[in-house]
Amino acid sequence: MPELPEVETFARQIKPQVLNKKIVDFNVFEKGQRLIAPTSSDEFRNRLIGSRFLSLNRHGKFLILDLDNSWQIIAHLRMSGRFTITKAKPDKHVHNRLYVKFEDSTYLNFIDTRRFATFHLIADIKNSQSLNRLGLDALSGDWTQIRLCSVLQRHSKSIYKCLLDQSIISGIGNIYANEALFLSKINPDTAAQALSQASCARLLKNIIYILSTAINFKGTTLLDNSYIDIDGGTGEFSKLLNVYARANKQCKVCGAIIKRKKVSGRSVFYCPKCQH
DNA sequence: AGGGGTACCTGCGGGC
DNA sequence: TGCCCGCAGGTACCCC
Repeated sequence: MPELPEVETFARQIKPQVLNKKIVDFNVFEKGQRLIAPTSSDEFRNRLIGSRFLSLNRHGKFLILDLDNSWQIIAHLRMSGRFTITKAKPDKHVHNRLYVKFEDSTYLNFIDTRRFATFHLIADIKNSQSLNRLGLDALSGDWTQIRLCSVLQRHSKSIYKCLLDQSIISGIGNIYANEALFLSKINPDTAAQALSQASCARLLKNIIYILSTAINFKGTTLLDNSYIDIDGGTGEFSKLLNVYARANKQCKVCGAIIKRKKVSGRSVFYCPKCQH
């Protein structure tokens, strides 16, 4: 589920509820043990209880929480991770994986149906392999048309695969890759290095447009409701989707039938006429 | 380098 | 109704 806009929405909603408050309790439920591996829940408790989160940042789809004792938590929500804030201790049942309790008796809860998410506790962010291999964040102000072109010049693989490659540009997932390519009128199979300057320029403009618009709409919630923000709200960008999950429906621009195909195990949606 | 496949999990919806 | 199959927003790892 969560791509950059959904992770950013969580970050914005959580920040005012958790920063600079003393942590008074922390617990991992039985089925959440792998979530925090290789660190034990005892070590997590030792580092967290009595400490405070000083800042919360996002890089790509990662959340980075800085503690006042110089330790950090690097979280990735993967397919189904999400947060809630409650005034009562969360129930043990269903998909609750862990919680952090603050001095004002609010609880930050982490829920993850599919159990792919990871919370890494590390002493020095420079040693985080997962962060070190990330490319520039898709919404970083440092992206320019020239920069994107020169990065893509180095790759013979398809532009679709490049957009999903977090080491090239970080934060874009399957939904927004499909949507950005549609708006840019680029066929997903096009070799990255074959893109013209004009195509690169359109692509960069549309990536920024799609992601920032999706943030304004609090992300995309699909039919299965697996993404819900901390207030229980749904992401309304779903209404603006042009191609994702619209196989066999009419293109909103030209009326052609939207196609779906598999590329290394993932569904790609595109309009055969607009993205010839 | 890039292509393809699998694995990690759980739940849902479609088809028979 | 009930079961089996395919599918899902992500990423790491393997072999060719």
